Amino acid sequence: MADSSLDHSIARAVARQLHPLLGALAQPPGESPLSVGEIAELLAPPPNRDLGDLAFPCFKLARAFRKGPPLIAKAIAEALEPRLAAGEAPPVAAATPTGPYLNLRLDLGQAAALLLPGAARGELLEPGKRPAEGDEAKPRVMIEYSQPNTHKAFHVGHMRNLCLGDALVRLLRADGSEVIAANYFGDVGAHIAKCLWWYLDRLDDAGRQPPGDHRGEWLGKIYTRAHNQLAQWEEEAKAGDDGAAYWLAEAKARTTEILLKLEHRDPELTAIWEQTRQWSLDEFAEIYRWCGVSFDHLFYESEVDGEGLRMVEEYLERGLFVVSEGAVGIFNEEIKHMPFFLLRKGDGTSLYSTKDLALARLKFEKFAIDRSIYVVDVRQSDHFRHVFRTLEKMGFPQASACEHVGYEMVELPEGPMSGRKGTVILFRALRERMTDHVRSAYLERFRGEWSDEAIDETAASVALGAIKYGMLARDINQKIVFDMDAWLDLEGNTGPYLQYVHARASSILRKCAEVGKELDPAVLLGGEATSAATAALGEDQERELILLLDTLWPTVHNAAQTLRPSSLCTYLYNLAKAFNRFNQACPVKPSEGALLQGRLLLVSAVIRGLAQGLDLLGIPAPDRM
RNA sequence: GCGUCCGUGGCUCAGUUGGAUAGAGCAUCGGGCUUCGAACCCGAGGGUCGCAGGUUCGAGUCCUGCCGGGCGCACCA
Repeated sequence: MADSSLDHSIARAVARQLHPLLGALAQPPGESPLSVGEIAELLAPPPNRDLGDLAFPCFKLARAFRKGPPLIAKAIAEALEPRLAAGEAPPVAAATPTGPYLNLRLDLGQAAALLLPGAARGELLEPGKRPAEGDEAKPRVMIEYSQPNTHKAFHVGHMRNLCLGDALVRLLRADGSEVIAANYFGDVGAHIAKCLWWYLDRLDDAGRQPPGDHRGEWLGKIYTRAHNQLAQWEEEAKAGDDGAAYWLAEAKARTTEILLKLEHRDPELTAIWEQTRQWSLDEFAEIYRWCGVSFDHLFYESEVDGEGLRMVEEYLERGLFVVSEGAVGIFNEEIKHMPFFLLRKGDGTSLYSTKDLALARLKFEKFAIDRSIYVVDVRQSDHFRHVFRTLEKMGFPQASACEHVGYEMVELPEGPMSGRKGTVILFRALRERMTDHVRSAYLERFRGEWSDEAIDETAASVALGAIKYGMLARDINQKIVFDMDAWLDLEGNTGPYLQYVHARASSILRKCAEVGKELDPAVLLGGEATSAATAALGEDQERELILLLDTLWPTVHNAAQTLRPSSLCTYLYNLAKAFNRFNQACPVKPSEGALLQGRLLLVSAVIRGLAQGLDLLGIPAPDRM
């Protein structure tokens, strides 16, 4: 159990006041039908702040109390009354039954004194200092995400996966899991053969000379050219063009040859594969660095390819897998609309699915994970249902701990993006346009005042914030229509709005410090100095901010449990908005004495809460911008 | 056809897992910088939550059926 002295939660403090009353009022009296944690979860702000600060809905108590919710609300209010009159139910100051709700008015100073010192010390999300931290062993979970193909370009669609996966890694760690962040590169397959065919056969020595940087992107363009040419020939051949049919057949024979040579580790071709593959990997690494994303383990399709085929062979012999039309697969009749799952092609080569079996076993056995999360776009839902079902039938108990987080696609206004068709916006284009825009529209005015490096660094942080927030703020089952101009508009509900609040709040502390107004360290200790400071807080905007800060941890916990970073985005946006209202109405620097200390404490708490929340989304929080 | 997701102000989306009078951003109109930073704040207009039933004290939320749209349906990854 957590040490209650480290429990900063206002809602839990209120719940502790209600808890014994619920036991006493139950019919017959006895144990409270709801735990402190359950009561705290039910407490929510009423629709109208005139009604109170927190409302306790009594519906769930109807059975245990053997009466209707309105009577229950009334009964709890009456039982609480003597203690309220004596001032013995902090932080509750008043309780008013309103229909089925018990509306609670808090002593804001007492409530703030509970929450703010810990919040300002940055402890709201610290393991062991959070409410309801249990003793159970940390689950070991692997999150696999990003998974780009080498020899192809990295575009804005890939960015949604990266942002989502990274945020989940951070959220689950904050929520108490031991997380292994994993990537899985697609470094084998037909796309490689197409790319190398063009690279080797269609380019001269000069054309094969890669540029100094962004070689992965350059390679991706070669792949696109190869793909487009093949698609064109295919179309022309269908229309009866014999020349095109000839060239298509030639090219197909060549890509098959390349594929086979690679499979048999032909020395010359393998060397070229390794070099070109590295160009892509280098480019990805540079992107990950810019995005502040890091992985604990890197998987490659090339390392599970052969093992997957061996597993298919083994389970074919055991009779679990069957031959169908020359290919090998399994019947998962539970998946009624498409029961057959193909695991090996008719020509004996492997598929995406083949490798997924070997990859899963590698994860289970080498990493001893309790839970396995796959972040892959929603089109793969059926694929993963089959993979997990197949693993279960193969006898892997961990199959039940596998989850697919399927997110919707990023599209362009004119329709779906297609890497193959080349109708994509490369991530680098977005990054550069965003960074330039941030610099020229907002940061140029600091030129001379700040160093050039500071301006560049801040521009990158804000650009990253805009991109990541844009990718994360939407629920995963909503598609994102990517419109460059709309993304460059950084006002309203955007990443920079949140970052701006952090910067302005930080600026308030700096400006106050310049005139000798600093937070008294004693105010952070939770004693009398704290009470004196928080007792001075009472404006509506302060009240709103404090109550909102109290829900940071429950929001993070919920976002982690449901694997939905978007809910944290919404919360942080509301927190930032509440701060802006406070900032408009409650000047800090002109304040004096206890009010100054109270507001400095509140501002410090917001800074920490915002910075920590943004960090869980992988978004930097600059001190100035 | 089967499966799956989506449908909420003009546009883009939230909606605390079934709770009180459905909220934001953008856009439009109006107001606020001589005071800690205007990437901001305040106000106004704009909604039968796709349609029809059902479940119950109570439905944007759950169930059924329609309508409209996206995506997936074996030798690509």
